[in-house]
Amino acid sequence: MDVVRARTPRHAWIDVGLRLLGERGPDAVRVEVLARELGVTKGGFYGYFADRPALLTEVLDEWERRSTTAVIERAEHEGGDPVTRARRAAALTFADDLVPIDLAVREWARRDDGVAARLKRVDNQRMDYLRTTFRDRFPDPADLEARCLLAFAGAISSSLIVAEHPGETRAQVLERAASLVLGRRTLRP
Amino acid sequence: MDVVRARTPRHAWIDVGLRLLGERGPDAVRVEVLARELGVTKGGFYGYFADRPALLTEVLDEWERRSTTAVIERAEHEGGDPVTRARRAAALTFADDLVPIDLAVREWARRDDGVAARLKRVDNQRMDYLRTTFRDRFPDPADLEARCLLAFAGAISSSLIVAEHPGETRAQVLERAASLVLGRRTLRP
DNA sequence: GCTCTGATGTACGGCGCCGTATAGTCCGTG
DNA sequence: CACGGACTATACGGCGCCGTACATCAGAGC
Repeated sequence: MDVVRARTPRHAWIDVGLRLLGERGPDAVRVEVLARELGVTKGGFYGYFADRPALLTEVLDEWERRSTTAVIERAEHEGGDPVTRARRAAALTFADDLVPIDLAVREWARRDDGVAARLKRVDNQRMDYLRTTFRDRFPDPADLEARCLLAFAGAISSSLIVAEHPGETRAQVLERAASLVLGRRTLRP
Repeated sequence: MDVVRARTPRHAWIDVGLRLLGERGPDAVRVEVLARELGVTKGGFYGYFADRPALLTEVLDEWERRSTTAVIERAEHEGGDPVTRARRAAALTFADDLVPIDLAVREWARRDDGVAARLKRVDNQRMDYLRTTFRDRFPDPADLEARCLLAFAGAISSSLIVAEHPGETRAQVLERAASLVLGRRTLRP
């Protein structure tokens, strides 16, 4: 049978790799470090993975799956109208455990073409989701595109920009920004 | 005298450190790598710097200076009205050579409190500049804050988000986003 | 030209990590 | 209970980097 009898199954290595990637970046995902984190020596590692790059590939696979397939499945599963589902997708996408990994991958992509290609796939899928959601709210395609990019940018940057807002919390500013970008308003010059 | 007779003066190490930081992240700023880049052995390095952390500190000092003092000085130097000067400051801030370093520092700040504190200083200064520039255009403070954050977020994220825009270039989308966020418009619900 | 001084080259020990080889351990199965 | 296969521990050689100690070199000033 395929019953997992291993003390440290394959996915355990990937899970810890994912966590380390988010916390300390790709350079910190090292075999012996993972082993220590798992309370094990690296003995078993090379039974599952050919080498360190092979692990990194699978870590990225898992990130891509969690960021796309898994999110959409869970978002669609509970039903609701499109906006409700998209809202759920956004909440899942920017869940606390995924954001650090997302940022690490984004930085990694700057210097690795393979990672950049993956990120492009994921970002395209996310933008598609945004477009679909707000298409009827903003019928002009160029306007829609700008608003979706701004929404995406705001969501990502809220974890990156560390500036303070005198007299307000970041959440308040973000709420106002969201209604600016996605609120149903008619602009009159 | 203080005449620089050195083949590889102090600032050369810092410059290469800055470049490597932007290209490959803080982990890649290693003494022997810098030496190779400079066509020199690490012999002279330890005459200037106590150790690797000391170099990293000075690299960050230099980044902070270039990102704040130097930008503002150059932006103010050529005069013009406030908006013109702010526009120049933005162009200098997001100059091609500074953006990669900015992104690397932003990622670094996620796992190093000292770096995070520096970044907060820099980001606060940038947001102040934005607020000052657009204060008369958007008199409501909360509205102003949201728009400045969005502008900042858009500028940063344009280097981070790799999604494609069917039928448009990124520049076109950004232009439209900018006029959405900073265009002089009156919102009527 | 000589000397003195600071910059650079060279050599070393140490450390953390990679990937391999090999031996040991556990556990379901017959 | 012995077997076998999967998992794990241990030991090893290699590499790249750190920081130190010391040798060497090149130019400034005499």
